[in-house]
Amino acid sequence: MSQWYPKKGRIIFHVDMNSFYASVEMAYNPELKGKPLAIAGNPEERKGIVVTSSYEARAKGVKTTMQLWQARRLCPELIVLRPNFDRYRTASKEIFQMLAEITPYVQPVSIDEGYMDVTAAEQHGNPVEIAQNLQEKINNKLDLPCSIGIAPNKFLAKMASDMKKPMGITILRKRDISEKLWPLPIEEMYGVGEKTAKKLRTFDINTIWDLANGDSYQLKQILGINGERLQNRANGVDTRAVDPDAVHEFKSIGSSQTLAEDTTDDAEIRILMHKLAENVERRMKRKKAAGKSVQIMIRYHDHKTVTRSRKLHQFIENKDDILYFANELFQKHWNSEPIRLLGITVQDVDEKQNIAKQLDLFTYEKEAEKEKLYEAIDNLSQKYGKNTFKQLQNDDKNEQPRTSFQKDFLDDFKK
DNA sequence: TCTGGGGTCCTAGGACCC
DNA sequence: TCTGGGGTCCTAGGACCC
Repeated sequence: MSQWYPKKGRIIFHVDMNSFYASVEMAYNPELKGKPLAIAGNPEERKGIVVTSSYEARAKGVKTTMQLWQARRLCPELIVLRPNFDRYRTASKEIFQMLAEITPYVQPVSIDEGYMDVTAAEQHGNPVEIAQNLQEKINNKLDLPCSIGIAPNKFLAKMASDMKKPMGITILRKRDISEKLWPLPIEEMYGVGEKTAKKLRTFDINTIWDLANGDSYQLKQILGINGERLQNRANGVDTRAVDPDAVHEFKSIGSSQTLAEDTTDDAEIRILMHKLAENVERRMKRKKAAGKSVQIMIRYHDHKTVTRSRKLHQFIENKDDILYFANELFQKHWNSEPIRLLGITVQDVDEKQNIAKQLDLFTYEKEAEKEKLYEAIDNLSQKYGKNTFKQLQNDDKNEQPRTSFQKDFLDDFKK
């Protein structure tokens, strides 16, 4: 199933679950409803930051990424729960199942949001009816609120779903842009973060209108290719298709953890590395995947963070392999200063069924190369007899073999 | 006490090849 | 003979998002 381009405009939904983790907890335990609730990590291990909070908590000023102690100060009656990812994953699956009943063109972008292309789903009603029915269904069957943005492309749909929360449905057509999109401050635009907003503001670009109508050349100077893209989007232009296959095209799987306290202790580091490798292995198994390069991340006591990576010659999937290469990188690059966080990520990841194809091709290419080399050596043998080896060395000096495989092969041959 | 943990995409320099 | 210009791969870092 690939791209969908109708002749006339497309109709794209962005479905965004409202304070998802908190809402799931409330659905499990209705006594929590109407109360200020925060989902947060373990405060004992300085991971006590708010991941999500209910609207009641937000009303008191509680915000995502806020330290738990700060949140409690703002809202003393705050109920705090640790995240329960299995629950969230289960709920997420059921939600996306409901979206899939409307159209096959569904693209999940995270556990709690996704795009749909409903251009060809008219048998389910007009777009607003579809959105209303979907929102009601998710609410009735799962007790979970969501907001839906309806627009001619992904960017506008995303901006639209943000405009009315919770349980909003917002239509953002091209002709609505000047009224609904352009007045917004620049940092509210999807794709503009802290750094970009700051940069833009120094050039007196303060609203989305300023961006949409700014000097294209200047924007390109400031932000590179991203300047062009952001300006297009500010003008309501975004041609990205809803891609249902994107979920399967993950590229890396990693695990990282902040330590309870900064450490230089070998044993502690070893234990953590082992745990991280195990996590990565478990998640790769769940996705039936393997990867071809390994990256480690070290965050030091002073928050300075370095990443070091290495490309491998074969795919790996087991914790022993992951740990082996991760440890190697760590030994080589740790500067012996106290460590705050460690991470291991396997990159160049693919599902094993795809790798099988790649591997077959690779083996095939290798065999073909080998054949050529044998042939070349045979020719040389006929010409030089027992001096073939010498000649080979001469050739070697004059012309280096082109691939590492050829190098390995010739080295073997010379032995 | 000072932002966790999971990701994606882009940039930029160096190596190497043609 | 040192030169240019183009392209790809690898590695490290940064910005952004949820």
